[in-house]
Amino acid sequence: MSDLDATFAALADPVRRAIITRLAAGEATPGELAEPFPITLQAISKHLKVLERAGLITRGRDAQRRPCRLRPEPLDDSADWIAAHRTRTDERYDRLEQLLHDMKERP
Amino acid sequence: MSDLDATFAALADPVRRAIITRLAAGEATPGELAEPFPITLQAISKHLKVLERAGLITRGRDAQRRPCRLRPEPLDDSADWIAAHRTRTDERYDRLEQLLHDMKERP
DNA sequence: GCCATATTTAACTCAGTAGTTGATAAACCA
DNA sequence: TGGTTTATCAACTACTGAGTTAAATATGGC
Repeated sequence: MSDLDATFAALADPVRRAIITRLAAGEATPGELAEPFPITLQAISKHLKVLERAGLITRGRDAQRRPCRLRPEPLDDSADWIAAHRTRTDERYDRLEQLLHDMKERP
Repeated sequence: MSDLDATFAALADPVRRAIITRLAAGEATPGELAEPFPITLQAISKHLKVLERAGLITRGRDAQRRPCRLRPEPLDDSADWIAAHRTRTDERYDRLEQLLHDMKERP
């Protein structure tokens, strides 16, 4: 149930993208994820909730810690959407369109 | 605001994604773009402004009309970011392994 | 049971955004 | 010229979202 609205909205925030970058290197706890940022742990906790609701992370339990792990499916889905809208407007297509346009004007 | 902030934020709205889908088939005017939606032309005009500020569309002039064209560069940038953050060890590797397995069975 | 650590929840502020209606601007047409 | 079409701007409402501080919850060590 990967929702593009939620995925793109989650990716629109630089803090959340940095968290994803960090998690691409391996799982981490909220405390570890908060460390590089000048915002409170509570704010990070909210960001993690957004990422979780978008399906971009899953969370485990290790004593008091709630380690986060990246979940790639929503990234794949959004990449697929972008690719589907990119291929039709790539350079070859633009050139073809331009050629047809020119042919219509000067037969 | 980074370009990625603006691009992903623009892509997070279903109306704007539908507009992009429409524009992938060729350029269109605000009036044409507004037609499928149950919202006012003014609201569409705001959406187009968001897309323009994100660099996702460019606009021309044809009499009273302001035809919109898709601009693919921001889509490329966001696709690049996503591609760089897919976890390359788990699922991707599994898919490759499956592919190799299939190739071994049916050369 | 009690205390420290790690994290979440609650309540609030502030800014931004999606939508509305009404007015305005620009280009064509008769 | 005056009227029509096309699109934007202005002002406003309602909602969402990122951040805060303070309180609550969960877990392990003693």
